[in-house]
Amino acid sequence: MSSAPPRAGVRPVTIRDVAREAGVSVASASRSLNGLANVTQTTRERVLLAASKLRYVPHTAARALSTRRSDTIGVMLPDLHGEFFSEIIRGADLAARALGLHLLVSTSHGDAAEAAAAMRSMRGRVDGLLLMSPYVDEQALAENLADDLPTVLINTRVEGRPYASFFVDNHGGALAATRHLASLGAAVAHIAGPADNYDSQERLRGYRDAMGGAKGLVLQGDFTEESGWRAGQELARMRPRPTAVFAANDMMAIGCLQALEEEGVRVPHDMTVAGFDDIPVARLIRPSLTTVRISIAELGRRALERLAAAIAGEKPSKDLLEIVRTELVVRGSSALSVGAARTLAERTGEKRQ
Amino acid sequence: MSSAPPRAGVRPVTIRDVAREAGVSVASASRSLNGLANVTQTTRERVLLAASKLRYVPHTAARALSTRRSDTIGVMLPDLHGEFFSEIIRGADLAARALGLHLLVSTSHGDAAEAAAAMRSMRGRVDGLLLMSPYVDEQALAENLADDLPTVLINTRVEGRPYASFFVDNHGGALAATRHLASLGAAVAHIAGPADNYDSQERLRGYRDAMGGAKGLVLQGDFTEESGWRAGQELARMRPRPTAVFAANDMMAIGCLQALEEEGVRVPHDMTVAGFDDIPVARLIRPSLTTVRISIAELGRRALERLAAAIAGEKPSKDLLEIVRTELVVRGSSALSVGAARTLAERTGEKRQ
DNA sequence: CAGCCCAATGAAACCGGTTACATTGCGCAC
DNA sequence: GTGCGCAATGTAACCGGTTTCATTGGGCTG
Repeated sequence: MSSAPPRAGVRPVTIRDVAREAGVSVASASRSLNGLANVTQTTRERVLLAASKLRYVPHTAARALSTRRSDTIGVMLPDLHGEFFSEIIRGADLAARALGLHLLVSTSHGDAAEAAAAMRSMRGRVDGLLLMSPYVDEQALAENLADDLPTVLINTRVEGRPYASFFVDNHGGALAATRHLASLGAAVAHIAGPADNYDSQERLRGYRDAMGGAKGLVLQGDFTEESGWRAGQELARMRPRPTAVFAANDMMAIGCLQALEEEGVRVPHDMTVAGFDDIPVARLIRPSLTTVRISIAELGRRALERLAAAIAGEKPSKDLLEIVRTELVVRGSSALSVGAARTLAERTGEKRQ
Repeated sequence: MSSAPPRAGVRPVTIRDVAREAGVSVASASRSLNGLANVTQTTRERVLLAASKLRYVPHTAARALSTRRSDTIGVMLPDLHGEFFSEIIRGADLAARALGLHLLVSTSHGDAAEAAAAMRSMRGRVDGLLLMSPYVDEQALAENLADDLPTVLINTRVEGRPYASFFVDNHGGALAATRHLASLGAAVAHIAGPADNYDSQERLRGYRDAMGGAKGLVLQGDFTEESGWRAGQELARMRPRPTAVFAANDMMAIGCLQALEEEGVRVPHDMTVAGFDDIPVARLIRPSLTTVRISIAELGRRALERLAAAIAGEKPSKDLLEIVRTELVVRGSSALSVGAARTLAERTGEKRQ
């Protein structure tokens, strides 16, 4: 039993130090620490004792190098702004910690080239990739997907090799929302999102399909509150004025509501309004917003679990493509009868700050 | 010039493959790829050509092992729920990508033991740690802070060795908010956050100091909307009723507003309300919420930059402790005169979904 | 008691980079 | 023409784990 002091901070403690302290070989030390079967109880105990005595912590990079596993998942999002993306991360984190995995987050704010560089720099750093990039112009980065890196896509179209993908049922949700508004009265207008965004396109398609023969009216927006406000201004001044509007996301619907209020158009009396996403704000504003709910955190969780299964080598039992269902949530902005009482159940959640 | 095909997917391309392809040694290949000075222009070009031809991507774990640098920052938060934490991450990510660093996010949901394990598992994975844990019972994890790992704390008290820390000026903000409400009328009550939370304690202290001699009235909350709602119910039924209430965070203020509305107490006419944090929802609800603004994303950014400097070995020029200033934002919930017109400037921001 | 089998153990190779140190070779001064 | 200095290059050690494969030794059978 050596009596060499730990000398913390001078030289990091390695597995060889532990082995020496325990009086065994590094192989036995490694086996003991990793819980492999072929070591005696006594050996294991001595190694564990030595490890805790020296405050040994394995060096992750070294382990990753020899095992070719990092126990880390890369999460690549277009942005971190807004409630949508933070919810995705939250769901993914939930699943990751349950599986003992770490999360490396990365954004592809800039151009496709930057995104490609970010993806390349993930080699050897992550075991798999969760990728979301609804903008078509970023799709080029698919070429940089290493073909040996398990990947799961969220709302991202990639031509060529089929990846496991999760798609929100944008079309179905938009269909339901538009039909709901149409069933209450008549002329439904639409505030669309960016033209080069896949989600936008699908929601627009759902709107068009719900309108059937009717022509409809589409105003161009860009998913920002301000663009919704401008659309609201425009709508308020039209003659004849549409009696309902379906916005391609909640932030635009909120901007629109504000413009309508400013212009003296009463909601839901003069015009009904619906959005898409059901971000937490939707139920807090007045009138509360009718919208299409996506369980975003659950989407993140499911996608990560699917990825973990792929990494473990499981063949996907289900289809490669999974559709995430949506749900219409009717609230004050389209409730012509009741005042849409907010239930206590809705009030829970959102903790801290 | 060898003509061996890349054979992608079979065996990953290593730097030795690149060296062989370029007809140089691995040392020269490494030097060329890392932009070191001591290589000829021709050598560098041949290596770069070979690398792109073979689609070579360096293995991060291997590099990390030999350089003892991972170019990754660990970010440890108590939770990912809510706008506060997602904003911290956004700010940190902004700074990180500017510095070419990656972000490994981790939460310490559970008990201190779990948090400690999470921290240990970061050895060899990150170059530094951004740590936030306002709950005192998690403070025990400070013992698990590796003493060779650069660390920056956010709103976290740690006894013993002094770490670089960022503290939000909770006391000053609470003082300003309470004084503002008091200046409008009189009796200000307070809805406090969790008793074991450092932020709560400081905001309570600010409230008490603003009240000076006056006794005040403190209701216990836990930072959730629901606890704010319960406090609002209680307040509405008091005789005599306080004429103002300062909640320790925005979510509780929002719950309180809801309860007051239900009970027929008009805001700001019968009672004025203020919160803390200025989360994005605060300006969207009606009446819009008077609150104390913290630039959360900026806090994340500054903390990360400070950490990066510490990793680079820079001695902290300033104090180890930095105070993050707050700003009182007066809105409809305490505006007795004007209707608090929302400016267009306030409407920008929040993009996508 | 000899022989065999199998579990436990240890020595050393390996993962894929970086880098200290030795070596080569070129240009220039004398 | 020879010797010197220095830049470019190559060889091999190293980072800290895991894992293959050889070796040891104890328990059991015949």
